[in-house]
Amino acid sequence: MASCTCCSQDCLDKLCAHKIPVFSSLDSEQMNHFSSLARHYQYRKGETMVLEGADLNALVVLNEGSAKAYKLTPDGREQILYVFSQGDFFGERNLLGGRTSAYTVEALEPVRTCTFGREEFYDLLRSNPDIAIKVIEELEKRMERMENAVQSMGVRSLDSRIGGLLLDFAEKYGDETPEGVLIRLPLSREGMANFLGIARETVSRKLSQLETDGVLRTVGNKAILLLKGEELRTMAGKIG
Amino acid sequence: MASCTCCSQDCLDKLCAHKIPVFSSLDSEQMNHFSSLARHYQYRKGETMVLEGADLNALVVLNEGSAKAYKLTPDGREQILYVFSQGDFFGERNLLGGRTSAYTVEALEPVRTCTFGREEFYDLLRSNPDIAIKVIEELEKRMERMENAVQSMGVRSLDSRIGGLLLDFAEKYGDETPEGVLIRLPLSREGMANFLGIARETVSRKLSQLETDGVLRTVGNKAILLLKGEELRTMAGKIG
DNA sequence: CGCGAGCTTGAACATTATCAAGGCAAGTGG
DNA sequence: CCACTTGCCTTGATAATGTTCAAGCTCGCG
Repeated sequence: MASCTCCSQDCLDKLCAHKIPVFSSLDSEQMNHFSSLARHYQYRKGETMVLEGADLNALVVLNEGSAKAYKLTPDGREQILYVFSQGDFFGERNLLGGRTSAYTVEALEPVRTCTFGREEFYDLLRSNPDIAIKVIEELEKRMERMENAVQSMGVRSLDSRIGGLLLDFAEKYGDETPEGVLIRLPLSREGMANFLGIARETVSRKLSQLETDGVLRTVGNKAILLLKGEELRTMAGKIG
Repeated sequence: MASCTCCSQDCLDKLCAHKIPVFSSLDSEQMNHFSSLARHYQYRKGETMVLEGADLNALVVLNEGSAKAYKLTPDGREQILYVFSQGDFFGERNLLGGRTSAYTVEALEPVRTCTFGREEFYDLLRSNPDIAIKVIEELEKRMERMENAVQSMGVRSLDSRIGGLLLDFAEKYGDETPEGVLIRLPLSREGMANFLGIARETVSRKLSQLETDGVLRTVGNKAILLLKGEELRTMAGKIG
């Protein structure tokens, strides 16, 4: 591994463990020790990080960039399950259950990761019982998000589902501006369609309609300026 | 609590902990001790066991009967997330995360439960580190099922989704017979519709069509005889 | 500046929801 | 034991909604 010419890479390395809330109960020394065990990788946009069904045997933490996790549906589409970004992790299932990856993970932009092997992770869990509880709590959070996803996929009205997605994105990838919230979209139209389980064209149409209604303004293809968040919230929440 | 006139209630009590795979690493003495801490409840069909948003503060194990867990969607429908039956449990999220219940749980038939309070559960986790790992593994399993649910809700073809549901039921509630697999349906047509996120009438129509095609035979409203499981599997898996 | 991927839009088509009417079955009370 | 009633299920017709196929456009990249 090349030595770094500036601090940045070094800092990133150190941050590996810091970035995961699950490890927050470690003291500084433990954190540094654990971080030093990490291995580092990077991926180009579009590169596959893990393949559905593959053995993974590592806890993978996203240090930089974002990635989508998806399963292939029987009819050949890709159903996106998660959009991971900085600080998110995956692979714990494979470490603990010993099963293979349930989904493919693909970089949406250049990605840097830190990974921890099974041994390191197990040792950590055994020596720090609190971590196990933290992991459970984190999983429960994720589970709850998943339950919400199922709930919203069960909603008949697509408007409501698209609204919900945009609001989620606004929260995670939005910046306040004088005009409204500027959402830097992590997914293309096709990506959003594959997240929602609908056709690409339908996403286009719905967004056009929302723009006509003055709820938002598209800024190129990779950003959306949310003008009337409240209206979206109403649409996503109340109206069917 | 009334003393029991026969062994059955007593046996059920003892089984509380035995029935949860998560506790399988306990030795017999620990198991009995833990079981003795349980409190027992029973519910009539249709009775609400927990309300979405309520404080629960207990791990609830189904000892007998079945129940559905659902969230209300913004448009007023109920989206069923889980069908719990004997041996399944819920409420751990509330114990560990301290948050309120994410869903309503309602008995589908007469139900008996054992519940464990926060203190007992915490003590158990602390004194048996293995249990924590088992809990994590169990959650991961559940998570994977949830991911599959999202995947299948993303599938456009309803035939495939209904097929998938019937196959799941066949596995969990089916008995082999000379003619085929007899599925004792835990849910009404409306229940299945609320599970799949579609209209009640559509479930009827699809089932009728499958009966016409000779894939299955309805046996009253509460059972289905699966004649050509293979055909269903093909429909659910390959064809869009 | 030009090319190509990804996006938008249109029109025809397929599917499902919705509304409405009728049927079957289980449980109730005479 | 039978008629009644109630709840759930089925079936039909119609309308709404999304998909698909096809064409043209735009953005963003080299």
